[in-house]
Amino acid sequence: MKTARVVVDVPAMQTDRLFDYLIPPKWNDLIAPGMRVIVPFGPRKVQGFVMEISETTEIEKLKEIHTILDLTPVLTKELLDVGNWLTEKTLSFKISALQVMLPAAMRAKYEKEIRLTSNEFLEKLDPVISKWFQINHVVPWEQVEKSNELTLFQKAIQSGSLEVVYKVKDRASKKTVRHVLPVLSKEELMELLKTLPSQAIKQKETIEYFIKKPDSVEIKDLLNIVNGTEASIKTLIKKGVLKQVNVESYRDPFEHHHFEPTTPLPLTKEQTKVITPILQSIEEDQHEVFLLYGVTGSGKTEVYLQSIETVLKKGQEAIVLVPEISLTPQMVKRFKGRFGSKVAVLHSGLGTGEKYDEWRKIHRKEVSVVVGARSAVFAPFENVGIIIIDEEHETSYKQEDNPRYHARDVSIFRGQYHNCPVILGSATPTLESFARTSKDVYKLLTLRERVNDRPLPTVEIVDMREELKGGNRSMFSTSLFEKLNDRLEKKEQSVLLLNRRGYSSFVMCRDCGFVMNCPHCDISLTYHRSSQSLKCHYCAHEIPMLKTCPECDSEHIRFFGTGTQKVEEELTKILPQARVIRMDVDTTSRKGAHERLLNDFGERKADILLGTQMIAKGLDFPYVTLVGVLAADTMLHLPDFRSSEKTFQLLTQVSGRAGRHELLGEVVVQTYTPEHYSIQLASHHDYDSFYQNEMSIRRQHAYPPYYFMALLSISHPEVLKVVEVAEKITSHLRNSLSEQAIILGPVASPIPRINNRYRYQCMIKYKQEPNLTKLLKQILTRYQREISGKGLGLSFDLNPYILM
DNA sequence: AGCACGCCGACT
DNA sequence: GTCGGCGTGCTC
Repeated sequence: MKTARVVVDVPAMQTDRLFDYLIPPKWNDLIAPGMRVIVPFGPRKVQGFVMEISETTEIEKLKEIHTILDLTPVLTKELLDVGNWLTEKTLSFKISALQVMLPAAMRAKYEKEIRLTSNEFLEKLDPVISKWFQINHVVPWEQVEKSNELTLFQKAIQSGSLEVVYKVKDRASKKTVRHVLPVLSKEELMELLKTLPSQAIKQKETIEYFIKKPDSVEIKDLLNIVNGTEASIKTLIKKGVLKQVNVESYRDPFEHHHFEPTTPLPLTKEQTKVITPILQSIEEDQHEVFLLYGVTGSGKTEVYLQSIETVLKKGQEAIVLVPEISLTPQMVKRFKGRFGSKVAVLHSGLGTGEKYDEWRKIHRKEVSVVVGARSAVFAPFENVGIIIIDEEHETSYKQEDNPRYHARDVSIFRGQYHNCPVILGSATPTLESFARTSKDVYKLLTLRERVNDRPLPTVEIVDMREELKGGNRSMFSTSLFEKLNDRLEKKEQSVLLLNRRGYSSFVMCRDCGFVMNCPHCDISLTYHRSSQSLKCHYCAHEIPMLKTCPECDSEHIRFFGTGTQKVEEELTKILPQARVIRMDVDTTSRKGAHERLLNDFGERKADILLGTQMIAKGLDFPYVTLVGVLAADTMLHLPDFRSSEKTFQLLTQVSGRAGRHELLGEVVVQTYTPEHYSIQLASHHDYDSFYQNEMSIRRQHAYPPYYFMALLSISHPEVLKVVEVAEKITSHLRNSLSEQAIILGPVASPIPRINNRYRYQCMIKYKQEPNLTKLLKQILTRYQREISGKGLGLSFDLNPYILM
């Protein structure tokens, strides 16, 4: 008897294994690994993934598979392997590793209902609940739960009058458009034309259309052609002349976009040198990881495009990862312009349905290039010829919840599987990647020159302490103000970056120093101007803005920190004639708002673009000649060993936004710590020195890339319990790991409480611990009971990016 | 995660 | 004597 081994959609430690199910004989030839199924699991039904088909089983009382959800596997053999590997690497549940590879629309939705078993029982029911079933014989469980008659329902269920129904719903909805087509032949239509009453003009026109073109046509288009209304078509359908059919179609997120076709540009000498080994690796089906280190404006994208072209010519497919690409419509334009409809785009700005549609295009091989954010690395191609990660240093490639994977690692895994090259591109590579080139694990390819020989912009560092001493208390230094003014006069554009990370606008009393904290999380509340309220960024707790200080009743309670709104206000004060576009969460939350703002700026409808991090990436506007960084060092002081690296990357990236075309660019960096090496070296565009400097610091403090890291987080509603468990685990680790491993902690997390749960953490730095995953799994098993029952939280992040 | 089963305290 | 609390263990 054929059985299927299934991973069920129950993310818990005890169910994190395969369950065997009988395959009903009618599906014997249909079923295959990688398909989604619905299976009975205990009293309910759940979604699951078929991992293997087997002829044998050790289980005696097998249940049958209830439904097959797919006709072709949604996960290829390779992706199932990727899933297993992810499970192992990130210590996540199998089900989570599988689900993360598919668009959200394919995840099941569960519904529980109470149903009247049969009409005859309606009278037997207690009158209190029988009225529930008078009209509808089915009632959603949520309503039952809310009612106060739970016991009555229970009794009715026991007696058999009512039953519990478990439903598994696919939320994937395929968009359909309505088409009509003629049922009659051409001759019959012509005959009909004669018999129509003379006032039925629209019907006549419609029939004439079909005589000329007897194919199915979208109703919307037909109405446009005959300039009619649906009424005429409805009558024709009623008369049996036409037939309506619903045709499956794709939602097209780029429906109203036109992409100018582009052709390959001639490569510079340097670009040619760089692309040669890549092409060779493609031709020879050799897996290799290349680090393409190229200064901003050195033409990395053209190298990508031409490499992809070679891959497509070979009949293979390409995956391109870009950071959060809704932010860089310009990037999409370049790919769509070169490869047209062969490109699918997967980015966070798309709705669930749109993502599902793009995914299906990939799955059906209707496209051969996918451009997308992190999760696009799981594109279900089967003949991948190249994987490209642009802006390799971006932290958004690391997923921060389970499974905590890094897209770079997945890319390399898939690259090995497909024997194809993986390209990591960046102007500021991570130290990890750059270090690997010196060990020859990755091949280094360098682009030192900018394409049109534009010099890199000059960078001026302004010491804001001096400005303050000189009596300038505004957030604009004299120099920046003068330069902004100068650009206004010259009708050139400026970009202002407010680095807000680690710089929230908290509320403080100026008289007693009281800071308003979240009552559930030990973190200050953030002021939101639009809603006049204070919000917690961790648990969404919200209170109205305070009028007086709760401690001392003073009215001098104000928010501190600088928001983009505040900068905008001050900007309009000092430069009233300037037209400013502000880009932050508030102005870009609406769909498409981001792109519209950028378009406006590109069309020079504004002089100054003011924004947060989101404007640092990939923007390319010819008239931008000035970039101002308002506070360069705000993230330098975060409790994160990568803060210098992040600062250097950010400054280098924004500097690259100025003077990309004919006009020369200039950058002003305002800071309170001008002497810091990451600011100094970024201002000289000196990555190499930064690398050397930072590496020696990393070595001194035993940080990556010299050591691997693992972060264990322990949380519980009671402090004492957290401390107890944290200490036990830490000492267990100290006893079990090798002498070389450095185990720090346990200490309270930088945010010691979130949602009324106290948080402790323990950090492991290690070089080689082959037993680490095994050990961590043991720890999980040991505390399993307390995790599922007693509110204990344990999470492990191997190679963490956020240390809070 | 859900859900059933089962073993002890406060009620008709 | 029963209803119902939630601890324990299972789901192919």
